[in-house]
Parts: sequence; structure tokens; C-alpha cells
Amino acid sequence: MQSISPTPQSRGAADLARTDPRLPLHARLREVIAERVRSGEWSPDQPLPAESALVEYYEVSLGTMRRVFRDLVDEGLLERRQGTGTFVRRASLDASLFRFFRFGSAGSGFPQSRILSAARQVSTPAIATALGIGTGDEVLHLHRLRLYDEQPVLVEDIWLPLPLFEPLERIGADDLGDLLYPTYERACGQIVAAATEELTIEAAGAADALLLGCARAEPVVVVERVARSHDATPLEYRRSRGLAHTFRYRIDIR
Amino acid sequence: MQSISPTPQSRGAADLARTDPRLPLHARLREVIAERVRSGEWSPDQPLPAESALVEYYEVSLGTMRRVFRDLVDEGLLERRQGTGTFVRRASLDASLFRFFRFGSAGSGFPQSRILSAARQVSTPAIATALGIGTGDEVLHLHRLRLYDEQPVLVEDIWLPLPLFEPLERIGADDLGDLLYPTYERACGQIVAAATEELTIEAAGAADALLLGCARAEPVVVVERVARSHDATPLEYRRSRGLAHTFRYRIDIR
DNA sequence: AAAGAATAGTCCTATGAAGGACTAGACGTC
DNA sequence: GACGTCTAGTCCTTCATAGGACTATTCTTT
Repeated sequence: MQSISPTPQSRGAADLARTDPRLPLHARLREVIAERVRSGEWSPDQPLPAESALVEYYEVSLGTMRRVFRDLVDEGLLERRQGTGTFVRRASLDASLFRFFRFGSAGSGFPQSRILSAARQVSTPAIATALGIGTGDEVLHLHRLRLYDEQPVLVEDIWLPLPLFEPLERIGADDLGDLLYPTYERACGQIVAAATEELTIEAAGAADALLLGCARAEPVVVVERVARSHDATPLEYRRSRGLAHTFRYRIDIR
Repeated sequence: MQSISPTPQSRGAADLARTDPRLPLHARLREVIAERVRSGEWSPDQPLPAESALVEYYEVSLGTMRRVFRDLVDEGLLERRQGTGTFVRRASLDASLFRFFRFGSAGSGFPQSRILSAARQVSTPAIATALGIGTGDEVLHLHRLRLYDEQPVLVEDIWLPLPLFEPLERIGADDLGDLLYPTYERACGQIVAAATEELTIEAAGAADALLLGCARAEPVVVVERVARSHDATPLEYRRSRGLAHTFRYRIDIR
């Protein structure tokens, strides 16, 4: 007599069976889906399969499936549009540095960015730590000035790990555009999904003082950012400096 | 023949009927419950009625009720403990200012606070705006120094609207304790549920320089906080200053 | 008294089913 | 071509039901 097959019927149920059975089903399914998202299986322009399709594939109820999606939306991994579909979330952090600084003519002005230099460089320990690579590994270094209404506002150094961002070298510095993150995605297929920022206050160095048009040793706010992909790989290390007296940051707690 | 009563059966359903019927049921019920929480109907120590009881009272399904609770937990209004109950959330922001500043000996040291003065004062326009009262209305003003390992770290001015916080005047300045928010609750029945903070950078004034032990005009970080109750009434306006070179703030985006 | 077992009350997980709301594209009419 | 209508496909709402997990208390036993 042949033994009844103990294996699940669908491919999806098999994937689920591999997760920790002590966890609730929705938590297990969440990890399975999150893993597929992080692996880059779906681009931000293609919708994920419909919830009804996934319900069949994983053999769970609609309620469970929707719970999973809601958690992943809260987590910032996905976004849903009624009538349209479920999409991998594409972050929009590029202009966000400006939220730290205030300017004379709010609204009327326009932001601009000027690449001052772009060159290969050997990574220092600080850069290597931030990007999770080895000290001495080659990185791409961009030096950039950001303006608002023709006024210099931010000085930025940007470091990018190198095999990954090689395509950028073939783009002229003038063609990188004002927004870098869409360029990363277009040229290198890298999607920035999250970032950590650290704010400190220092005295302006000679070079920065010149660019920002202030006295030496004037206080500047330093924003250090590490941007990451969905799977938490560091993609970019950025150090931005702006005049302290234009700094203003607002935060709502709970 | 008597007309069949068109009114809902339960008191809860009647409350629901008064909300905007174009909204989904869970959104309407959320507002009804949020209003009851904000009105102070339940203290943070008493559990709300069980979800099963509310399901009967409002004549909705368990799924809808749980959706409402989940939204309110996400909003920071409630917290739930399995097996125990659902409670109004009590915020714990008091020590949080320290998260903006770093210190030499992390961990080992202990925070301390010293009230320098406590007195009635007539509110300036800035104070009145922050607290949503009239310019010239009386407020209670606390001047406070916060230390870490005996080292002065923060200078604080705190203003409290006055009929409300009168009980504090009867407490000796020395008995206010290191943590003010629990004292607000105990003495005045006011629960701090949320806050807005704004960070800017200024030059130290003479008095602050003396207290912080730094040179005049040295850069300081100013944290302006407006703390609010669940129903968004401003409870406290606070202006804290700390040395800029000890400042470090970390933020995770998405 | 102390340790363990039963219990009542709470929130949590999961399913199945029915219908509604919203969007984008195809189609036809004017 | 411009404008509506239709339609298939998506996510969204709501209900009813069943059982499990967790906590605090009471009761029993030792």
C-alpha cells in the first residue's frame, strides 16, 4: 500500500513549511513574502500578484493574506493602490535633506545641484565601516554643492561602493541630474529603500567655509547618511554640511 | 398600526449613527472610541471594556472591532496586553531629551535634575502661542538644570498654563522629583500623550554659558518642546539648551 | 504556609463567504 | 478625435464562527 504523500500540495505551501512552525501563520508568511521582495523579484513598476492569486498559491485565507500585506505596508516595504495593485515601495528621500534647513524665500525658490568632482578613491576606515566594505577598497566619490535660489546651502561628499556603481562613471558629471536616487535605479538597478541619518555639529573647515560663504570655524550641521537597499545592503554613504543658523528640525513624538 | 422604531437598538449603535455615514464603519467607530479615550473616560490604569463587550455594545463584528483597536494602537492612543486588557497609553518622554546628547561615560552615570527657581509669570507672546492661551495670562515658570554624572548638561525653562497646574505650587521645588511627567499626572491629573519638538542652533547667552560652563556665544542646541494631552491640549512649553559639541541625533527613515 | 491545578477573563489567530469601491483599458457612439 | 459606457481586474469592507494563547486569580492539595 502506498503511503499518502506528506508533502504540501502547492509550491507556496512548501515554502511556508520551511519556516518556524512555532510562529503564527501570518508571521511566517510575512517573512516568506518579505524575502521575495528583498530578493528583487518584483520591480517597483510591476505589481505583485493579486492577493487572490497569492491566497490560492499559499493556501491561506484572505484575512491572513491581508494581515501580511498590512504589516509589510506598515514596515515600509510595500504600498497598495486600490483598484491597481500592490507594489514594492520606492523611497523618495532625495530632497529630504532640505527638510533640515530653512531658507529666506520659502516656496518661491528652486533647488539645484552642481557636481564639483567625481573620481575613484580608496576608502578610508570611516567610509569602509559605513559601507560595510574593506578599508582600501575602491569607491566612487562625488563632491557636490546644493543650492537654493542660486544660494549655496549644502556641501556634500558622497561615496558609493565600486563594482556596483561603475555605470555612473560612464555618465558625465553634468548628466547625473539633480536627483541621484532615480539615477542609481536607472543606471545601476539599485533601489534605495531606507536610510539612517546622524546629525552632529562641527566647526566649518576652510574648504567648506569658502563654498558656503561663511567664516572659518562657524558652526555647521553635519548630516551623515547611510542609505540601504531593501535587503539592508549599504548603497551610499553621504556627508552633508549646512550652516547651523539655517538649521531647523521638527519632530513629532507619538 | 404602530410604526416600527427606526432607531438603533443599543446606545452604542446610536453613537455610531451620528458619524459621517460615507466613511467605512471601522473609521467611524475609531472616531467614536478615540473621542471616549480623549475625554478621559478611562484612566491608564483601568482597562477598557473587553473587545467582546464592545462588539455587543456597538453591534459590530469582532473583525471590525479589532481593526479599530489596531488602528488606535498604531496611532499611539492605546496599548493592548494579551490576557490582560486594553489600556490608554501613557507616554514616557521624560528622559527622552537625553537621547539628543552624548556624554563621556555612557551607561555608568546617572541623570539628575535641580530646580533653580519656580515662580508665577505673565506669559509672553511666544509662550502664549505655544500653549494656546492669551498673551498676559499667568503661567508657572520652572527654571531647571539637568546634570549627568554631576556635570551640567542641559538648561531648561518650562512654562505651564496656570489654573491647570496650580497644585504644583503647593509642592516644594525640591519635591518635584527628577521626572516631571509622572508628577503632572499625580498632582494635576494631566497625562502627557504626545509632543512636538523643534531643534535649532543658537549662540549661548551669558546666563546659560555660566550654567553650562562654556564660553559666551558658544553654539548651543535648542530643543523647543510642546507637550500635549490626548485631546491635543498643550500642557507644557519647554525650552532646553545643551552644548552643541555634545549633540548627536540619530534617525531611521523608513 | 507553599506549591500546584483549575478557571474565568482577556486578547490573538485563522477560516469562509459575500458584496462593494476603485482603476485602467477596451469599446462604441457622436 | 472626443466623449461616454462597459467590463475585467484590483484592493477594501463587513460579517459569522471556531478555537487557541496568555494572565491573574481562586481553589486545592500537600
